[in-house]
Amino acid sequence: MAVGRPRNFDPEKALEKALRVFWRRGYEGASLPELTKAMGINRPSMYATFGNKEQLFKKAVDRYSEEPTAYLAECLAAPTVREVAEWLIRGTAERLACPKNPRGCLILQGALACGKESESIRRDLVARRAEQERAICERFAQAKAGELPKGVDPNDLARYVSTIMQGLAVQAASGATGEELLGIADVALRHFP
Amino acid sequence: MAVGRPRNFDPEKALEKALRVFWRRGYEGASLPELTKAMGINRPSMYATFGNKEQLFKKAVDRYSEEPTAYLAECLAAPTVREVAEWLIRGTAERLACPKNPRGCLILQGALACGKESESIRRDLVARRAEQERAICERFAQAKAGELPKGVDPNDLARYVSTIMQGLAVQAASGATGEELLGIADVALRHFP
DNA sequence: ATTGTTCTGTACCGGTCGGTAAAAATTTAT
DNA sequence: ATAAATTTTTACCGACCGGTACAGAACAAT
Repeated sequence: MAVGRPRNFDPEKALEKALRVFWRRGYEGASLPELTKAMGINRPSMYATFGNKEQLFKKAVDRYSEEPTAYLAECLAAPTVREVAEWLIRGTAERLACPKNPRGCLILQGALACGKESESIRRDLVARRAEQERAICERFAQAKAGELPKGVDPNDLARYVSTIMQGLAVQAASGATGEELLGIADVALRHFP
Repeated sequence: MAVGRPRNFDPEKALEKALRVFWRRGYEGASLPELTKAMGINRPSMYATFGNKEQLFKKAVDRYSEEPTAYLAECLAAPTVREVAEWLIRGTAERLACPKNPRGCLILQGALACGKESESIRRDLVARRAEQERAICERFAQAKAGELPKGVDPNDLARYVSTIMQGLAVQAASGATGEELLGIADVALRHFP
């Protein structure tokens, strides 16, 4: 078995390169020439390996999501709402500050607004953001009595934390430094319930 | 004077229509056919009146910015930091909730990430966001002694408020309802210094 | 009515988009 | 050596992109 000419590139490495192009450019802003050049392969190899641009993007998003998803789960396991929020917000700022990565968050800037042909991509990303938010909502709903100030709906609080995380991603995409991001996170946490 | 065939459309109305297309689609996602169709004119009329797509976008952004800019100034005139933040955050949530408008914020989703040909557009929007943030920084720096909890840098606090406003815009673009937006704003303000 | 001027409508430009057909190249199996 | 399988390479496809040339239509001035 395994007959035929062997491919002379590593699909994992190629996907990683594509991921970083999508990260900087967004789905629509990343052209096939730019993608394949970064991947170090030509177009038919990309199509044979990944299907098409849309599937390549989804695989890139899946790969991108692995780490944040795992980190989210880790955060949600913290014992108190306060600590969950601390880990989520500070961790987000730290990750967004990492100088090795493109600025911002792929799930956000991959397709925040886009042409009608890419609407399905946009909706997919919206759903991924919603799923993350839902997980936080669920965790906060299980808070022990007295952990939250009364009068605060756990869903509102979860959405508030989500909002800060997304705001931080916008700040990062706009060129905020790591110091600034951490400063924002500190302010947010200093005044957290 | 004013000789020649009169144009049979209102440039202000046409710009308004284009604005709303850019708002939903972003700069790159808005195609000339979609723009001109919404504007009710054909391409040469658009070019004669507005220059080209990039200038049309900038004029749309200028128009879009008028109201938020005026509102920002109004907010900054509030007597205390606390009130400034209240007006900014609650006002942002209210405006984002307005059902007559497309979801989200043009200055943000016009070009959060984009192809290299549109980098100048992206940078222009980044600069506009920075300018807004700078104005809040300046206002907070003039806070009276004791107005801010000690240990809180007014710049960090201003960036925090900006972050919430941008996070709210992301939430709106993702389909959050007006109730949800206001709930987030309430949580943010309940725990504000 | 003719002329000059400005706008509208159509039809087109070169360039790029995402996607693919087909041949050359490189491997394993016989 | 030859054949079968798979990848790479080149060259191309139709569609759409932003932008424009040009002719015809609608006005004011003469």
